[in-house]
Formats: sequence, C-alpha cells, structure tokens
Amino acid sequence: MASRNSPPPVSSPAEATADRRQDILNAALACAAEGGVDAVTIDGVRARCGASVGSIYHHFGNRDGIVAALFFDIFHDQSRSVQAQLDAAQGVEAGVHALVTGYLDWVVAQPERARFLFQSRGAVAAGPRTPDLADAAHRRNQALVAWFEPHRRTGAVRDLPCELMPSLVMGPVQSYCRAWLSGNAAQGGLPSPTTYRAELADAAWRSVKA
Amino acid sequence: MASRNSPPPVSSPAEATADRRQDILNAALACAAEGGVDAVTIDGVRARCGASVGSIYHHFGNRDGIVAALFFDIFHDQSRSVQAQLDAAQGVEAGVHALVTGYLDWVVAQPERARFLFQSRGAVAAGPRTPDLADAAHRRNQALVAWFEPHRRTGAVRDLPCELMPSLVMGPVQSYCRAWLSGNAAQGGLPSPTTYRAELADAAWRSVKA
Amino acid sequence: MASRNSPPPVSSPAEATADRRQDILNAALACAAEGGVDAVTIDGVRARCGASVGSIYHHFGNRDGIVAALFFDIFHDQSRSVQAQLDAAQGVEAGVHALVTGYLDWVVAQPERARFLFQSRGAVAAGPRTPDLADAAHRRNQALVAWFEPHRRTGAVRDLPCELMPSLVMGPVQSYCRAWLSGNAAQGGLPSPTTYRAELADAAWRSVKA
Amino acid sequence: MASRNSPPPVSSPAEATADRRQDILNAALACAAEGGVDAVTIDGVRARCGASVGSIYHHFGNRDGIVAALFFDIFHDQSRSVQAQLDAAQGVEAGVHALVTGYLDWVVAQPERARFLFQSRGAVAAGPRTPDLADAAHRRNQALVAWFEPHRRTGAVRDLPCELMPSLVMGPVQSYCRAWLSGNAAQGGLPSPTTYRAELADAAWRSVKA
DNA sequence: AATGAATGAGCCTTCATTCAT
DNA sequence: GATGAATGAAGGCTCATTCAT
Repeated sequence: MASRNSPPPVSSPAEATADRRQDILNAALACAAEGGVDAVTIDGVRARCGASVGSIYHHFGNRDGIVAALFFDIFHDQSRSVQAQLDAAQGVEAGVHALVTGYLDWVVAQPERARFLFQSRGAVAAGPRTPDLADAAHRRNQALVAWFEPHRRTGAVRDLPCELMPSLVMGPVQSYCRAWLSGNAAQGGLPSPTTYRAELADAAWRSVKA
Repeated sequence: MASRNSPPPVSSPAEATADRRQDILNAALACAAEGGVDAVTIDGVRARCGASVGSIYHHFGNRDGIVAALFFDIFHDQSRSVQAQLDAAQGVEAGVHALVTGYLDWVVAQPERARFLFQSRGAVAAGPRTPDLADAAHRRNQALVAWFEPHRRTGAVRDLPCELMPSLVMGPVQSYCRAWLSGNAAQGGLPSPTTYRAELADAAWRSVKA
Repeated sequence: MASRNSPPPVSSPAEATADRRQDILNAALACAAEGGVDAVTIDGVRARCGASVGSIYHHFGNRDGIVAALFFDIFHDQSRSVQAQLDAAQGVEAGVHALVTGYLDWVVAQPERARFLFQSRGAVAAGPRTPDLADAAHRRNQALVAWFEPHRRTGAVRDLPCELMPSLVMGPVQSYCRAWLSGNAAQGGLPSPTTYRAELADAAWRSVKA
Repeated sequence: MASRNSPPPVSSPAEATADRRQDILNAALACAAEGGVDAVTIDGVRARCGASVGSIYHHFGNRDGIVAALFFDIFHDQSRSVQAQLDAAQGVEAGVHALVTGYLDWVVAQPERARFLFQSRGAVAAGPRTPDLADAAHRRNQALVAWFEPHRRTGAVRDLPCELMPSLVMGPVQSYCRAWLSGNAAQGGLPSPTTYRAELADAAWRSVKA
C-alpha cells in the first residue's frame, strides 16, 4: 500500500519483489482456478510464486488471510466496475441495464476471479472477517437501493421492499453467470452470458419497472 | 431385504440398525449444518451415528461418496417437491408462481438441507459424479422448459431461449434464499423468504409473461 | 484332498465349487503376480475368484494361511519336479546338470510361481509355519546331500561341507533366475535362463567335481 | 552448513539434531531389524528417533522414500567395501577371492544392513526409483565385468557371457549368506559364512578359471 | 460350508503454523 | 522483511477378522 504513494523506484532490486504481496495473491488465484478454494494451500502458493512460507505469513497472517484478502480485492474491483457503468448510464431503464451488463461484462472478462468470488464467499463469511463482508455487501446493496430511490419516487419503478431489490435485479444474471462458470466448456456448457446480454438486462427491467 | 417378507418387528434390534445408510446421511447433514461441508468428516459422522469407519466405507466408498449421496438425495427431494406444486397448478401464471413458491417453501421448511445443497454443489460437480450431476440438472431444466413449451406456443409467455428460462424464473428466488440462508439470524439477517413470497413469484412472472 | 479319492462326480453342482480351495489359491497367485505378495488381500482374492470372505476364512484360517498354503504347494511342486529330473539322470555329472537344469526349466515354465516363491519365503519364514518351512527346506537339502554322498565316497566329487553343497550347486542358477524374474522384460531385462542352460549347469559341476 | 564455518561445538544442541536425516535412517533400519521392512512405519520411526512426522516427510517425501534412501545408502556402502577389497588384490585369482570374501566379510560385519538389502530390494524395484536401482545394479555389474576383461583376454579366465559373470562369481556366496541371515541362530541355523570363507572363494574361482 | 455386513486398529499423508537465524 | 526446517493435529483409507444368518 505504502508503495503506491512512493516515488517510482528506478529498477531498484526492491522493485523486483516490491509486489510480493500481489505475487502471492496471484498465485493464490491460480491455485483456486486449478483446484478450487481448498487448493489454496500455503505450500501451493509458495511453489507458484517463489515466496517463502515465512514471507507469506508476514504479509497475510494466516491462510484464511490470503483468501479473504483476495476475496475483498476482487469484490471491490467488481463493485467499482459495475458502479462505473451505472454512473455512466442515463435514465432509469439504462441504469438497470447498466447494472446487469456491467456485472455480466465483468464476469466474462475475468471468469477466474468471478469463480473465486462464488467459491470463497462462504469461507470468508464463516471466518473472522464476517463483519467486513457484511459491511461490504450491505454497502453495495445500499448503493443499489439508493440509486433506485429517486426513480421509485417518480413512480418509474415499482415500490418494492429494499431487501428484495438486489435479488430481483441481479438474481437472474448472477444465476446464469454462476451456471456458466461452473460448466465445463469442453463438455458443452452454456453459451457465454454475452449471448443473452440484452435478454438478461431486459428481464431485470421488467421485474422492477412500474 | 428379507425383513420385507417378515412380520413387521416392533423395535427389534434389527430395526435399530436397519437404516444404517440413512443414519450415516443424517449424521453427515448434521455435521454440515454445524460446520459446513468441510466438517463432514469420517470421524465426525462416526461419532454422531455410531457406525464404524468400515461400515461407512462399506456403504459409500469414500468421504466424497457420502457428500454426493446426500447431495443427490436432497436434490431429488427438492425437485420432487417443486414438481408436485407445479403439477397442482392451474394455468400459466399459477404454474410460474408454483415454481417459485414451491421452491421457496421447500427451502424455508428445511433450511439445513437447502444450505447443504448450495454448499456442496461445487464439490460434487468437481468429483467423479460430474456426469450424474449434469444429468440431474439437465433433466430438471428440461422439465421446466418442457412445461413452458405449450404456453409459449399459445403466446402466453415470451419466446425466450431455453437456456435462459431457469435463470429468469428461479434466479431471483434462489438469490434471495441463498442470501437468507447465509445470513446469521442472530445478527439481523434478511427476513424469511416467506415475507416476500408473493413479490418473488410475481417478479418471475413479469420476466417471462408476454 | 478327499475329493481326489472320491469317484468322479458327473458334472454335479458340487463339482463347480469343489475346488473352491484351489480357486482361492489361483486367485491369490494372480494377485501376487500383479502387485507382489502384499497385494494378496482377502478382498482382492474374493474379487478374483468369487468366493465370499467367510468362505476364504473357512478354508485357510487367515490371510497368512493363504500365502503359506500357496507357498508350500509351489515349493513341493518345484521339489518334485527337480527330483524327477535327478532320478532320471545317469552318473554324477549328469546328476549335477539335472539339478541345475531341472530347476531352471521349472522356473522358466512357471515364472509367476517362481517369483511367488522368492517373494513370499520371508513372510512364511516369519510366520507360525516357520518349523514347517525349516523342515521342508532341510528335507530338500538332505535329499541333495544324500544324493552326493556315494559320489563323494568314490572321489568323483570333492569332500565339501554338507551345508555348503546347496549354495555351491544351486547358488549360481538361483541367482540368475532371481535376477531374470525381477527384471522387466519390456525394459531390456536379462536373457532367458534357457540361454545359459549349459553354462550354468557346467559351472555347478566345476564347483564340486574333484 | 553454517556450522561448518563455526568452531566445532562440543555436544551443542545443534549437534543433537544435526543429522536428523541420518537419525531417521538409523531408526528405520532398527524398525526393519525388528520386524522386517513392513515394520518401517512412519510412527515407528518417529517413536525411535524423536523426529516429528512433518520432519520425516520434509526429508524423505513419503514412507517409500525412507526405505529407498536407506536401501541406496547401504547398497553403495556395500559396493564401495567390496570394490576396496578388489582394488587391493594382486592377480586374477586373488581378485576373485577378494570379490567373494569382501562381500562375505561385509555381510558378517553388518548383518542387519545386509538383511535389509535382501528384504527391501523388491520394494525399491517396484517403486518410482526403479531406474535408479537398475542403474546402480548395472554399474556394479559392469565394474565386475570390466575387471575381468583383461584377464579374459590373457586366457586366465574362461570366455563366458557377461550377463553370467555376476551369478557365477557371487551366486554361491550370496546364496549362503542369504540362507544364513534368514536362519534363527537360536534354532540352530547355519554356521557363519566366515566358516566357509575359503571354500566359497575357491568355488567362485573354479567356476570361472580357464 | 457359505455369506457379507460390520468392526476398528493401524497407516499414510497433508497442511497450517511457529520460530530461530 | 525473508527464510525454510520442524512441528503435530487432523483426516482419509485399507484390511484382516468376526459373527449372525
């Protein structure tokens, strides 16, 4: 983190390992991509990124720390990406479309990271960072609900319970993406979500429009 | 087997261990309910149901065999339950409502089994019974799609791609149920799905109706 | 055993399983041929010959009982075979040749049985039938020594210690056969012992002749 | 490694565990001496040398790794010992005697190690280090054959096939040593090989001399 | 004689974690 | 900050053996 604010070093030897932290996270993601979250083992990570066991512990405290750090990195990246699409949208319907397609495009662009999010959420929720996760999830949902608020007042969208909005809007696209990610492409899995981009966005809009 | 031809014993000793197989599955579910799928341990199961290690292996081959067997038992039970609701429904809209509420009611009635389904699907999909799972999932989806077919012909529902139907119809309710199950009731989780029974069913209908 | 003296049954149903005992031994040999003596497991044998676990125990008492029974069967068969060759030989030199080639031919004719003998001897020696093995080995050695006795008196063979005779006469051929059996033919093992039949017999004779 | 540059500590704590690896091998040999190769158990080794399970795996990878490492250690030690005797011998006959007595003396000096070699060879040959074993055996045999070569040219020894030499020269002494090692001294086993040192060496010479 | 479900001791192996250097 | 040997709890699995039918 500090290094982001430091003046860029000119090929210093420190540079080579400056992002040891990121190397480790990348290695962890690679492990998970190959064998699921359970395959993220200290030794597996070590073998992939060349860091020593001690170094890994220095940066992340313990195994779950790696998984959690990676989870939150990805979670926030996803949120940021979707939010950017939403911010760029003009009007209610376009906004709903942006939520769906922003999510969909992000998943298609980085399937491994998306898969990791699905796989690891349970583990993170069960660990010591439960409150962090609850917080992040709540924050994201609130942003969605808050965005809808003015349009609900104008009557453009139906007057639905806050808790329901995320599931109504994002449920179908998440469901499809999850199914797509878990399918083996080699064995005739589902078509890419991109194929149904318009339909998924449209369905979300139908669920909530007045 | 022989006992089927015998006069029904009243709490005979045979009765006690007659369903050794089911005892084991129940114990496995209890383990999972307490600590997640990873907590389904040979020794944990053994301790809960009194079966010996050898007996467990005799019935299920290996640890994953227990998880998979339990998964399929629950999966089929759920399918049967939803299908029964669907069969009882009159008309298109009622049918769509039945799919959603049938699922929702089943989840609310047996949250532990529902949670197990969500938690273990990935593991089962990654194991040797991948084809069985693909088959079961495909069969279920086909049943849903086939049910819609006549209504699509009459123009009562929109002409949507087959692959999309399950996500459009079931996505929102699954999304909400999943979120509800993963929330800790003690820490102010979401309201029971029952609260939004009508809204969720209605949203599904809006997604697909012409 | 008793059945050998019984009048030959005419395709009675008992006939089918009459040699259950031999079926088991054959299955055990097949196991050993595939994975070494350690691969002779109750379940492996059961799977190969269709006998039930209980039946196997009925016939052999325990696992080691199978191995020992098979060992002695083979051991005696080998002894009988070599002895027959020896009995047919005329003269000292021919006798020594017969001992070597009789052994060699038997090994080449049934390599799996020969391999089993080499592999299992240690286990049998360590088990409860140690005295039986010591007895059988002693008997065989005595037969060899006794055969030499008259020729030693005539001065045709050297006056060597009894305990040494078996190693001097059979050592080389056993050594070569053992090496041949343990080699993987596919990976360029040794030539068949048959190739050096004459040389091995001759070497034995040189070791002991006056 | 660092300790090599340090002043030699006198029974420092580091000294105690300096040869963790060797401690483990010694413990493994002790297990085998007591109950055969099968008795070389991770837990048995651990109990004897105080190393932790993890430490054993750190050094040897798995159980078979211990057995194989010990096997090769002993095998090479034996080869070195015999070779030293051979190098010191003057003339053909003396050389053949040296091969036999060098082997015999090594066996008598360390019967446990010799027994381990006989017992474990099969397991090593069946495992992943098959090529290493084939290599080591081939190298040893080649050394023997190469040593004979000049003497064969001068006509001092007979013109025999290379593959046969090891069995002709070493067969009898190996046969006797094996029998001696497997006999229980308490139950009147064979006399020590030392008793027949001269005879065994002489027999080898007779087998190959011109 | 035969059957096969049940038993449980015993083994191998993995993995997160610690700590001295 | 980094290193990697050492630790030991925990888990999966095999297999000989028993016993009621």
